[in-house]
Amino acid sequence: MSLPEFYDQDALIGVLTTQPLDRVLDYKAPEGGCHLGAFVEVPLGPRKVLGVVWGPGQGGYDLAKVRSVIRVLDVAPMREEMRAFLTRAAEYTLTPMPAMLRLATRAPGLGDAQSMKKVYRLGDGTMDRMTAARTRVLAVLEEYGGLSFTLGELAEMAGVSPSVVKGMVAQGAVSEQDTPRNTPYPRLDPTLPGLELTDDQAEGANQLCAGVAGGTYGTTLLKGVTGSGKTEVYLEAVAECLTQGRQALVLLPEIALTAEFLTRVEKRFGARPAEWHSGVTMTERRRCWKMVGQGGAQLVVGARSALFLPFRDLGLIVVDEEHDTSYKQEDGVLYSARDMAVLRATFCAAQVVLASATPSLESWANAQAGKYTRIDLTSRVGAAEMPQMRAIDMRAEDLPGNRWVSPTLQAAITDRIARGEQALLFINRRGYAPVTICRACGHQIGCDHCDARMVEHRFQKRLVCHQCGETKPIPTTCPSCEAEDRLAPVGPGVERLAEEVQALFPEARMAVLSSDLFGSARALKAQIEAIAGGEADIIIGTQLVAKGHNFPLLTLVGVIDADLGLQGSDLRAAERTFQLMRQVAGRAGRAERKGTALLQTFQPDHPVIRAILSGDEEGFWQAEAAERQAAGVPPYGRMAGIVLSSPDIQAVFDLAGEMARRDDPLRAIGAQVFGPAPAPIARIRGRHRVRLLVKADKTAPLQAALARWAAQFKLPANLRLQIDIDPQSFY
DNA sequence: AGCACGCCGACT
DNA sequence: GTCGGCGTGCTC
Repeated sequence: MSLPEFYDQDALIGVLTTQPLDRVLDYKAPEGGCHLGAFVEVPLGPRKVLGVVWGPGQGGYDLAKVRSVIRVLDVAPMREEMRAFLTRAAEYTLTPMPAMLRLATRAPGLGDAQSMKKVYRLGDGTMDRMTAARTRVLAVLEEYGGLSFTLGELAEMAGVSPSVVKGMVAQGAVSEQDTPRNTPYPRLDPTLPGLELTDDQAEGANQLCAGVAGGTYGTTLLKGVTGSGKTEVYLEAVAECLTQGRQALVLLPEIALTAEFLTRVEKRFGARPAEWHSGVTMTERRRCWKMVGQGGAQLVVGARSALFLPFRDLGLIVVDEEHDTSYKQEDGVLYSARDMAVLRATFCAAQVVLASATPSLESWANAQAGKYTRIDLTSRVGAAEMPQMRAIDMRAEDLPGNRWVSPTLQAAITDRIARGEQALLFINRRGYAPVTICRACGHQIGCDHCDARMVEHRFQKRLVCHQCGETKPIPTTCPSCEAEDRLAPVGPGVERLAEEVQALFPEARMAVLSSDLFGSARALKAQIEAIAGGEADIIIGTQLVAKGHNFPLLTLVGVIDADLGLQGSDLRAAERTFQLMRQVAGRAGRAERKGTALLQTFQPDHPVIRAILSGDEEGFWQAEAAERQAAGVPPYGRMAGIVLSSPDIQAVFDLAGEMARRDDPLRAIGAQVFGPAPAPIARIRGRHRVRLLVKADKTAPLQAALARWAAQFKLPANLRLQIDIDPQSFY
C-alpha cells in the first residue's frame, strides 16, 4: 500500500471545509507539508475552520490572497475510500460536500491535543505502616493484575477515600501515571464460543462467514421470522470479521435497543464494543471517533450516523431491522442508512448484512433480482411457532363509543390472565386522544405554528403538537366559540387505552410503554426488564413494543386498530402495515408457549389484512411488487420529493408553480413533475410548505437532471428548497 | 455558517 | 443629525 500523496510546504493545495461554500478552497501547505486527506485547521475570513486536504490546488484565485494552512490536526488522515464514499454519497443525495464532511466529523474537539488523565497501578515502594484501608487498595490492585484505574474507580472499588490512595502514592506503593484519555476499547475475543446454533442458523452463519472471509463486497438479506435468532447468526459473521482483523459495524434503528444488544455482545465476545449515537457523552464520542480511526475499536454499535465514522478497515456492516423507517431521516442530510451502508461497503470491500423479519420491498426486490444474496431462517428457536393470527371484525362487535377493546379481545385477555400469561395491546398513537373537539361549535384544537391537531397528553396534563413539539395547557373554554367545558377528547391514544383497560381489569397489573413516558433509555430498559420478568399482566404499547424486545410470558397480542396505517394514499402504506402487524404479532409466543395475535379491523377483507392473516409473505410481496412495477414507482422507478418552505405563503406557491412549468431539464430525461401541492403538513413551525414530486425511469440520470433543474431558479430570501431522493413517504 | 457592509425608520 | 433593522455578498 502506498502512502497518500505528500505536499511540500507552501505547495498550493485544495481544502474542503465544513463551511457551506460549495467548492474546494486553495491554501498553501503548512510548515512541514501535509498529506492528501489530512485533517487541517485553515483560516477563513476572520475564523479558523476544520477542513480536509482534498487534492492539489485549483489555481485561478489571486495568489496573493491565498493563505496558509494553520496546522495539521493530530488525527488519522481521511482515507481515499472515505473521500470517494463521501463524494458519491453527496452526488447521490444531492448534498453539498461541506454538509457531507460535517457528518463525517461529528466528534467534538477533533483538533484538541491528546488530553491526558492520571491512572493508578501497583507501585514498587513500601509503606511505613499497613492499615485496613491500604490493604484493601493493594488487594484490588493485585486482583486485577496489571490493570490501572482512575482515582475514583480505585477508591470506590477498595471502599476507601481517595486520600488513602494519594497517601500510598506519596510512599510509592501505588504509582501514578499520565495516560492518554482516549484509550483503545478492550479487545473483543471472537474465539469465545457463541450460543449453540440450530442447523438452520449454522448454515446461515456459515454462508455469512464465507462472504466475510472472501474479503470482497457483497450484500446479504438475512430474513428470519421474529425469534429465529438472526442476531446470533450475524454475530457469527462479526466474529469472523474480527478474526480477519477487520472492523465491524452494527447499526440499530433505535437507541433504546442498544443497551440490550451491548450486553449480548459482551456475553459473546467478553467485552463491550464502542457505542455511537446521540445519547453518548461528548468525551465518549471523541474517543470512539479517534479509536475507530486508529484501529483501537474493533466493533461499533450505533445509529445511522456511525456510517460516517473514519473506519480504518471496515469489513462488515450489519443493518439490523433494515426495514425500519428511522433509517431514513434528516440529520440535515437526507439519506437512507441502508443504501449508504451498501455504498460504503462497495468502497472498502466489506460485506453488508441486512437483517429483518419483514424486509423492505426494496431489499426483497434486490434479492429477487440477484443483487443481494438471500438467507432465510425459517424456524423459530426452541418450540416456539409463529402465532396464530385472527381478525376481529369490528363491524360485528357491539362496542359503545369511546371504547376500543372489543368483547372478543377482552375475553381473550381474561383467559391469559387466568393462565398467568401476559397480553400486549398495541396502539400506534401516543398520548391520550389525537383530537380535542368542541361539542358546541365543532372546532378542533390545532397547533398555532403547524397545520396539525394537538394531541392531548393527560399524563403531562398538556396538549402537544407531534410536529413541532409545542405544548400548551388543556383549555377549559373553546378558543373558537368560548363555550365553557364543552371540549371533548376524540379517538384513542395509548394513555386512554390504558384507562379503559384498567377499568376492564381492575385487578391486573398494567405497564404502559410509550416513548414519551420515559425520561431516559435506562428507565425504559429497566421497565422492559421488569415486564420480561413477569411484573405485568397487561402491556400497553406504541410502536416501541414492535421493535425487538423479548417477553417470554407473552402469549397474546391485540392490535387495537389494524386499519390505521391503511388510510391515506401513501405508496408504502400497505407495506408498512404489513411489516408492523407482523412485527407486533411476532412478539407473542417467543418462548415455549403458543401465541395468538388478534387484529381488530373494520375491513377484514382488505388484501393487506388478508395477507397478514394468511401469513403468505411471498404472495403479499409479489402482489405489492407487481403493483409498484405497473405504476413505475420505487423500487421499479425513481422518485424525488421537493419541498419548498418559507414563512411567506405566496413566495412558496409562486416558485413552486414556476418550477413545475420550467421543467425542461427533467423532461429531457423523460421524468415527470407532479404538483405543486401543499405538503402533507402544510405548515410547520410557521413555515408554509409546498411539495413537488418527480418521477423517473429506473435508469434515468435523475440527480444530474434535478441539479440542472434546480439551478435555474433563484431562491428568494428565507425560502428553503429541499430535495429528497427516494422519499419514504409521500401523499 | 458567520460576519461584514450597506441602505431606510424612530430616537438623544 | 445618528443608532440599528436585517437583506446581500464574501470567505482561499
